[in-house]
Amino acid sequence: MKKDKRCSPDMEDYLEAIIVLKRKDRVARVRDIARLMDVKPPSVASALHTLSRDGFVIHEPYGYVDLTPQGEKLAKMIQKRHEMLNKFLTQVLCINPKIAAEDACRMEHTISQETSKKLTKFLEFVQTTPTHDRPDWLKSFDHYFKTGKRLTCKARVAKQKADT
Amino acid sequence: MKKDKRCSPDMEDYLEAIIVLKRKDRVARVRDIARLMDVKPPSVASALHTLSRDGFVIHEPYGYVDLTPQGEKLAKMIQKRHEMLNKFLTQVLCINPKIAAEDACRMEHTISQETSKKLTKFLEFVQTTPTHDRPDWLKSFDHYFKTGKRLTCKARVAKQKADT
DNA sequence: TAGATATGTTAGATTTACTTAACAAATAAA
DNA sequence: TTTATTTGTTAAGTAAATCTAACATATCTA
Repeated sequence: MKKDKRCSPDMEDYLEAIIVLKRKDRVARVRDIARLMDVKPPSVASALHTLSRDGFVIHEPYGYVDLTPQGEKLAKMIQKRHEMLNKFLTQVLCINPKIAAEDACRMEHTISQETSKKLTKFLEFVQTTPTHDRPDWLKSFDHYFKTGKRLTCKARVAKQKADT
Repeated sequence: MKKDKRCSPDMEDYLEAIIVLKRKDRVARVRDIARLMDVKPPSVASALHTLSRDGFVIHEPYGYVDLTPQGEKLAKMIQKRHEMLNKFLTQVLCINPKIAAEDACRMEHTISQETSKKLTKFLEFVQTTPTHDRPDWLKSFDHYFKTGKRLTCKARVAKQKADT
């Protein structure tokens, strides 16, 4: 089985931008990629040259930018990772959305596939835990974070009553 | 209040290497930094020049490498982050140690202070949860990860009995 | 359709981090 | 103490990613 070709974090960001734009506008243009990524058009041109050479994008001069199947596969993976990290940071760790977004953006390029898988599962596990079956440990964590004090079983029950 | 000066992920790695070596060997030498980081001595020389210029290290030609208070503060922070991430990955997500180490190494440079703080608290929360007060949700997660199936309250109790 | 505006490309410079090759200094051994 | 070995430095070059400036092509509009 052929191994999936890899690319640098920077190039991954370009792939992600392309798929985001395609989803939003149906097509991706150099100008819009530049705007979205906050770089100048020549940087995009240079990146597209690299990505094109490595088989991730198709780009004819002055035309729209498109992803190869390879590129699309990778872009989707990165995007999925991004979303997962974002959810983990906001929903589990309760990081404020702005910072979470920035962190997710950077972390999506540094975590291994194993970590990605496990985190995904963890998130899934947390999200699907039926309320009755979990002693509010997430809420409990929130309280612990804010106060440094642990809610005991009793206190939790009391708090639950107070909250309702 | 003056803001702490920052440095690039690469430079952060050098600072971490220096503090690790100092702890191990009492002193840090160019050769050892190079070996530890798997780069050539000239790369170290170049990095030390930068770090020295920016006030993170002190390095006289042909002498030992030392950290300034600034550098030491930053190095310690990075190391703490590294350890915390490593624990989170191995103890909470059960990632195998080798991969966890690599991930921690990369992630330590990308997470924000907020995320670092929250993750630290989360880990602390998990580690200090008294067993009687938590329905083994970590074990539960492990089971969920392996089988994709959730342990119900009942099943968990049954499993607990079987395990003892 | 012709000129104006917007968009895209190319060339050349900069920055960061790395390399090899050649040289310099310090340490160890004969 | 002289030589050999190890360690450190400097110089010069490569590669990635960025930028500005200058130029080329497309598109819009009068």
